[in-house]
Amino acid sequence: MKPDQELQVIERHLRGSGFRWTNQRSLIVKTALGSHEHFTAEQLLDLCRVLDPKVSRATVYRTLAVLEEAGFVEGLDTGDGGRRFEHVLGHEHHDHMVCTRCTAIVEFRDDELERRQEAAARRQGFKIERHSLRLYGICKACQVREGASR
Amino acid sequence: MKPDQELQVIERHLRGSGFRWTNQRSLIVKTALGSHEHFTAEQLLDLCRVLDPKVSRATVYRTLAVLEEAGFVEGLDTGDGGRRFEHVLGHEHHDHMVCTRCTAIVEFRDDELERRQEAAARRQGFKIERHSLRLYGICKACQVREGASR
DNA sequence: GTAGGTGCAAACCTTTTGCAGCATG
DNA sequence: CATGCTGCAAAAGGTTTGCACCTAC
Repeated sequence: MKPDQELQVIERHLRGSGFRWTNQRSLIVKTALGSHEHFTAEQLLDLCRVLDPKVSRATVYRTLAVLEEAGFVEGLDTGDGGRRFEHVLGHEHHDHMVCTRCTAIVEFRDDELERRQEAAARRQGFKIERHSLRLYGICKACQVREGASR
Repeated sequence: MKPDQELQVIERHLRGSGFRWTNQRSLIVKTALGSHEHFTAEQLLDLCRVLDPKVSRATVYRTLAVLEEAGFVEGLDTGDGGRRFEHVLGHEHHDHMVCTRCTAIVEFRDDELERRQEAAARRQGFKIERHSLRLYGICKACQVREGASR
């Protein structure tokens, strides 16, 4: 899906859910869609402020909450108290490997993994709303880098 | 493994790694081992203060960091910015289902799940240090409760 | 004796909130 | 023109840090 199509989908959905489509929301959503995969709220704020220096931090957070609630954006804990976000439209679900050296994030996907999670939940009578699988470790590049520098 | 055995293992390990074994550390570790599975830093602090009201918050955090680093304790993001800890000694690795209604935590384990994660990492040349799989949703009890109240 | 550890309070960082004014539908 | 949204600044919540004193080794 192309960025402006995604934008329209989101606009339509939010309008349809009784939200107003403001300049700020449009800017924030556009920026989120256009920014590289995983961004913090603060980074998104900075990006937005390039185009409109008056956008407030609060509005970015509030918009991210709306987008997350609506399922257009997904937040993931970085383990250090912060979160990174990524937009979801047009992306298949995937899990993440997080490099503890350079904080690079590698995405991966394994259908069998998904199925087994569902099966495990079913066994416990647990109803999954969302899930988060993260592998923390050292990415290939950092392994090479560390190997070379020794 | 019994609590005092675990305690000794930890004491030995920390001493062996050049750490000092202080009254505070002993108290904090003992309390962590004895407390129910998943506790926040603040809860641990409160528990410790029952026995010694002067223990400081900073020391609890610093000790948790040492224990986590050494692999005796594992922290997991609760998704709302906070973390819960659990001690690991004598427990097999397991994953978690977190109830978004009552915050209950259900543990589960699936060996095939673990194997497939390792396989996925291998494919990317990623070296896993630790990993975290959480399913967020509604636990059985809350489903019953919600079903009943409607 | 000397690292390393502790307690306290202040600092930090990310996120949320109260409120008065503004803009959208 | 009513309600929802925004910006600002202050508050909140969880965690870390600087510093002077203390204590295990």
